[in-house]
Amino acid sequence: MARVSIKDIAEKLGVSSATVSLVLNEKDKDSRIGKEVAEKVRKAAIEMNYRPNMAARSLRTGKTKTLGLIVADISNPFFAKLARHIENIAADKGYQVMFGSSDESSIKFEKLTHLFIEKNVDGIIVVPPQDSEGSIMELVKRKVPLVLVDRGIEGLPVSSIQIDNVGASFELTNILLDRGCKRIGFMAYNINLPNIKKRYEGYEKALKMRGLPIDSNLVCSVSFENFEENVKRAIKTLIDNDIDSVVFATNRVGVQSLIALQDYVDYKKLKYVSIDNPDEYIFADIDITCIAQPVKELGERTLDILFKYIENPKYRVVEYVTLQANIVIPGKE
Amino acid sequence: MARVSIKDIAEKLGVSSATVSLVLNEKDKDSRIGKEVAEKVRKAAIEMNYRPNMAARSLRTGKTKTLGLIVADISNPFFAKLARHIENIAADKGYQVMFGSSDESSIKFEKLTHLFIEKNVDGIIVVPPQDSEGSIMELVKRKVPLVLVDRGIEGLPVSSIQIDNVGASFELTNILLDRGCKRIGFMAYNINLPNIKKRYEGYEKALKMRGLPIDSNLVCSVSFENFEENVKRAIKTLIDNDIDSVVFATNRVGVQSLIALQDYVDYKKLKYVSIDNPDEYIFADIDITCIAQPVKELGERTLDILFKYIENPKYRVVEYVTLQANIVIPGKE
DNA sequence: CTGAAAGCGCTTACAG
DNA sequence: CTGAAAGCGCTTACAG
Repeated sequence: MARVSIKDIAEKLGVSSATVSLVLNEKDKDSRIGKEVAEKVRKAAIEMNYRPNMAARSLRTGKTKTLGLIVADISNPFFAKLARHIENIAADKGYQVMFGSSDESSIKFEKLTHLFIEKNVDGIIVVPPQDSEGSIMELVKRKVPLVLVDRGIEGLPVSSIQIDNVGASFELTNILLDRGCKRIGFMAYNINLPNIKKRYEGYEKALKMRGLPIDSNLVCSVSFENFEENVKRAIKTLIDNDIDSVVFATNRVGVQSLIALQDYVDYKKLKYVSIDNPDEYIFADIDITCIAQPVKELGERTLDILFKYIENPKYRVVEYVTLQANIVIPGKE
Repeated sequence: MARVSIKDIAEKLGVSSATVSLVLNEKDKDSRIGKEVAEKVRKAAIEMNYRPNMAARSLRTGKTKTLGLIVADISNPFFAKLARHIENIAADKGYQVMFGSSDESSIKFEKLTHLFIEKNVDGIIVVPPQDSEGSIMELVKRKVPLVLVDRGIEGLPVSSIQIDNVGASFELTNILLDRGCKRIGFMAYNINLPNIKKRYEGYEKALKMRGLPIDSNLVCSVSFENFEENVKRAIKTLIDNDIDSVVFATNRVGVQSLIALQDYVDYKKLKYVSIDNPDEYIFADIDITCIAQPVKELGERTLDILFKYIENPKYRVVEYVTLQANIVIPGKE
């Protein structure tokens, strides 16, 4: 038996397909369709195991009840958690999520945005890689509801949600300075990414306020490709330059750095701070203080704004939301 | 300007929409459309920034170029990695992935399958929770291409890919036994899940082969809800029962157990084995040996089979694929 | 070589 | 209170 359509139900019951559609979409109150007819329709739909065909509905209504999500890499626990929260909130509103990973490539990113347009997603959530302004502006021109998360891009008329990146790394760096550290390494990937850049700014600001120089040997910007290798090399540079402490700009950088650091006998004598607090730190047995990103809230605020756009196509207010993030010490609540 | 359609291009160029469609779908070779016309069409499509409307195409062709993926929880790193590999392979074939987390609930699972049917996904990949046989059989009846991953369900006519779960935990348990362990705890969640059940069987088999009794106090089956709490309690039971070693049945169980174990001074004197090797183990500074699941291969084999079904609707061969998994020691390549 | 037309399964004004 | 009909944007036999 082929798939059951509204027409099949209508024919079986001897009513019009309009009636069936109205009942199944619970619009029968308005048009006051007979209670008995409505009941008959509902019963038949269940018996015949009817499932609406969203392709047809979408073609007609222009809505898909689907959101698109582009992260850098869904297998990065930070993004996976974000995706999970977004999934939950979207599901509560009757939406499903389609995801894609950009691997920080603007080419892949653009492809994903095109696919999402073709699949008529009702809104898009995006962690923008470097050089993605063009693709983002295309979405803006097409009036696709859009919110950036984790990284806003200044100057673009697009809403974004992120933590206070400057503040977070400023605070963390100050913790090290207060404890007497003088040679503080900064480990990050691609320092050109808007959020990483801000994290660098916070580090720089803290050093400057104490009148300390920025030693460029202590600032490592590691590319996304050949990540392990590059981290290893960067860590060697830092050790060779006699650091007493390190700022990790992200979870992934932190974990990979610690793996690399295990090759050095005295790495546990250094002091560490990190933006993000992956579970790995709980076990690392090092002196580390973290900023925990409010991932759930990031997801909530993102969808709050996105749904405002989706539900009211005329709504055009652009918000640049900055959330405060909290200091935590891994393993000690 | 509203979205550009094939008709818009056709009108602008003074050709029929059939011609435009044929050219844009590269079916112009067959029908031998004039080279100049084809070129004109292609140029206009680019100029006008045309994007096909997949809802319309899907309605017509019945294909969406979208796959559905249901895992237990996308924020679990094992599933996130699996999702990532599936995303990559699917993208190479021109497919995108829609995901959902079941939280091990058969209700949520069923809802997700219904949504996927409504959205006309071309195929579904599923990590089935307990009591999901009914929903799965509905998919089978609807002839939706379907593959189970991580956990096959015996008796169902559905292809599945998983590691040799019995073998993996048998091997791991033997490692402990060979090293003189006598009181081996088994930490798992829901032992009724097909894969966990097999992991338990491997543990049981190893003990029996040495003539050792199964002490039910040492076998912990922890539910998915209130996970942290339950793990804490289970670990206390194990410690109270004087274990000398533990088998962790999954990454999540392992990590959460180790967090709980940190409350006990001597936990580093125990010996551990685990199915899965999360990064956390690298830092835990304990005696642990793992089975690393070949996640990438799991993804590949899953899609190999799924695409056979998708590409040939008459193909009905059911495969039950078991992959071998390898022993690794975290942090030591 | 190309066009006119049907039809995928819905929703929704419109008519009665 | 309900039905007939149009139309969303495609693809694809069919006709010429």
